[in-house]
Amino acid sequence: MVLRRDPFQAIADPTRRAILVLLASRTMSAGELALQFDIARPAVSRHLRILNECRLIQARPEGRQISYALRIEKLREIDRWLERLRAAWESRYDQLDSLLTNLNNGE
Amino acid sequence: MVLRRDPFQAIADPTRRAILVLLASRTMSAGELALQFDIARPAVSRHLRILNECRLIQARPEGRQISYALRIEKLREIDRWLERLRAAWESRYDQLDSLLTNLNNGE
DNA sequence: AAAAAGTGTAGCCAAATGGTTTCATGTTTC
DNA sequence: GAAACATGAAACCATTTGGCTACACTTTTT
Repeated sequence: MVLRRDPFQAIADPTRRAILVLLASRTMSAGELALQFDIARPAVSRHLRILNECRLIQARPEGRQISYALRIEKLREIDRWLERLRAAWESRYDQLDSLLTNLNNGE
Repeated sequence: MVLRRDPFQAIADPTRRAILVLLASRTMSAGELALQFDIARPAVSRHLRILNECRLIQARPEGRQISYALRIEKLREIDRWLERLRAAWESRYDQLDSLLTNLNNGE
């Protein structure tokens, strides 16, 4: 096992997923985000660091605050993996068999 | 933190993702899968248990072997989350602003 | 310039994770 | 029925994770 820092790892944590959902609607500061959770602020701060390292969010200093914004690009990586999986799945012999059967049945 | 057992958690591990990709092309037995990795067989076995608990794969005993097959349904859960995120993202004011700007520019 | 506000960092800790080796169990094969 | 196979379970261990409480740093306010 080795320290992983990829989008799959990033979205494995429920708090981080919630942060991403919040940031999807609008940019928010670290403190503003922290208010939404029961955990202490430094814990949120570290989630933000992880998300930042994975380039799922972007930090922008604004005076003494730091504003965080969602970056959707890296989510494409997850999309691509899912698509690859589905592509392989759909080209399976047995799947093909049932597809042909369905075609014969007029579906 | 609490013990999580959901598809997000399941696909966070690279070995488990690789197992899913392998099973996407065809069903395989536990031993056959284990041959594809450097880790010991019981480690693969536990990955299979986790994937099974998350209903991402299905086990079917075949004599003294156990055949594992991919189950894509649960992956929809991930899809849906990604879609929700994108939906929120696309309805943002600032995104809307830039869309309108682009429309004015004839894009 | 001092106080307050907003954040991140450091050090600590309990729990979860992902390996390993050894063992138990059910199935074929001889 | 004994031996070989295929597999999961148990017990153990090191590392990672994710929380907490100080604390340090920078910017704004007074």
